[in-house]
Amino acid sequence: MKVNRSKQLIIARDIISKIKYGQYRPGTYLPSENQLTDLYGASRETIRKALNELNDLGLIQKIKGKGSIVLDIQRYTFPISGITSFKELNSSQAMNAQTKVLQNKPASVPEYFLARGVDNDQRATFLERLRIVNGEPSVLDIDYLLDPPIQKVPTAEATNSLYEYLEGQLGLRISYATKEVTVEKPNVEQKKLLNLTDRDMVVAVRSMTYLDDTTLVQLTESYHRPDKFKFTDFARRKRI
Amino acid sequence: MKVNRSKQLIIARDIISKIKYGQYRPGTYLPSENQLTDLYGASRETIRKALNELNDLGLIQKIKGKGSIVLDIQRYTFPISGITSFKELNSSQAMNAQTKVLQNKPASVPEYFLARGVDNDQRATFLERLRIVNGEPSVLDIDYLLDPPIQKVPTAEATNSLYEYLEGQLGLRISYATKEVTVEKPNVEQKKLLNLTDRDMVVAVRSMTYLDDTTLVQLTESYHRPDKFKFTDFARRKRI
DNA sequence: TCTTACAACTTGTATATACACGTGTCAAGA
DNA sequence: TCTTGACACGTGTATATACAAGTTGTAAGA
Repeated sequence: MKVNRSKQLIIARDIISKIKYGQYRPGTYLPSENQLTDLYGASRETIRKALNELNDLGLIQKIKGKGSIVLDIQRYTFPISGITSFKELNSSQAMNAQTKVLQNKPASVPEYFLARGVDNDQRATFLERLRIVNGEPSVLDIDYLLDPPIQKVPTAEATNSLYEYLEGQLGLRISYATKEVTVEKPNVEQKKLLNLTDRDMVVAVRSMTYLDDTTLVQLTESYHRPDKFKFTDFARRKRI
Repeated sequence: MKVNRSKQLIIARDIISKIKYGQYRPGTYLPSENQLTDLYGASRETIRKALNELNDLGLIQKIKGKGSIVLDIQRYTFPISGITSFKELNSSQAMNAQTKVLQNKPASVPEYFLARGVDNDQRATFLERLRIVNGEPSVLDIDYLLDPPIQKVPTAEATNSLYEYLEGQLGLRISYATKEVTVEKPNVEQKKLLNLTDRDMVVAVRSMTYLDDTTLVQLTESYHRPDKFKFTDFARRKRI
């Protein structure tokens, strides 16, 4: 897979790791842009692009006339915002999670997505996985991988990391997704698999994932146990 | 209030309105960066900064070697991602919503936020508002406006638009917020105000809002009727 | 016919320069 | 003592230039 080795990303990653490991502490200012220019041997514009990346991520706050403050933010929950695979999430947070593949076979696309512009006779791989966190079933993931460009998914890869397979093995460049979150009454299967009672609801996250070239590749329905569901978000106020 | 009249924002807004009004249609390419450079009489870097803004918002997809495609995305629901006031949301979507101010008085900060670093004897204005959409109570908003910098909130302003008051009248520059979403059992007050039954749950959105200079100004607990709750999100895959 | 190479376009990255503008300090002056 | 203004230093915006690299069409060549 192609890796971005641009200077601005190398610098961004370096500053992030220095924040992560305490070299730059929350509440303190980073070195000024001109100092960073010398530090990294890059132009100020390149430094600024790296810092804007951190600003967007909510790691720093840029203040005109003063400098860039390191913010004190840690998020340890399921990211609805952002596209992160369960595998990446798991390894970045020591969640002690495991994945059980329940189904993996060709199938057609369900109603919800047909109503949103997906073609009626679109071929797809139906993938049903149960995420078990600390011994408790917490999330039921139902994926439809579209063919083309995905012919099939080896169950071993589905157990390990679907995104690693798509990006690494198939060379697909996953770029963006739209997501919709609602709270619903669970159906029989969801109740059984997630150990829900009659009084419980289920949190449904439905998403459509696209490649670099705007090709639709993945449809997902994610059902979360409401008591296990919690996510945090960082947002900047936009005045466009 | 200071308005940003930078060239790159003017250009971004202009292209957005051209997308909105169909001059640039979903699935088609925008003019190339060089053409836009001529069109707006700006340098290519300035054009690129405007386009990157649209890219982040999910309005276009930039493709190296080809151009920028207009994406087909519309979101008409409650934005958890992003900081948008209810008033802005209402006017941008013709929601037919009204706001009822239930309480507006000095108070102390509740447990949840104390546990997250807010000072114990922090003074605050307690503001409780019910949002009624199409005649149905849908959201219960509970705000704590911190003093300083907010001494009090006129109830007229709380009914109209809190953010207009904070940004316009008080000149505060709201910059970013952290949010946390969970699904909970409602308490007695929430049940009564939102017309919930014993079987219902409530969606809780708790957020902390900060100014440009990282000053904490607003704590919010937002309780949504689960059947009225629905939000959509656009996310780009980040590999940092 | 098929393949290769090139040209012409596109966006991506990096640099140097200039000035605007917000913030804080400090000394001169009323 | 208080205010003002100059200055240093910070980030914000805009420009011009250069080259890297992805995409596509076309013409040359086997």
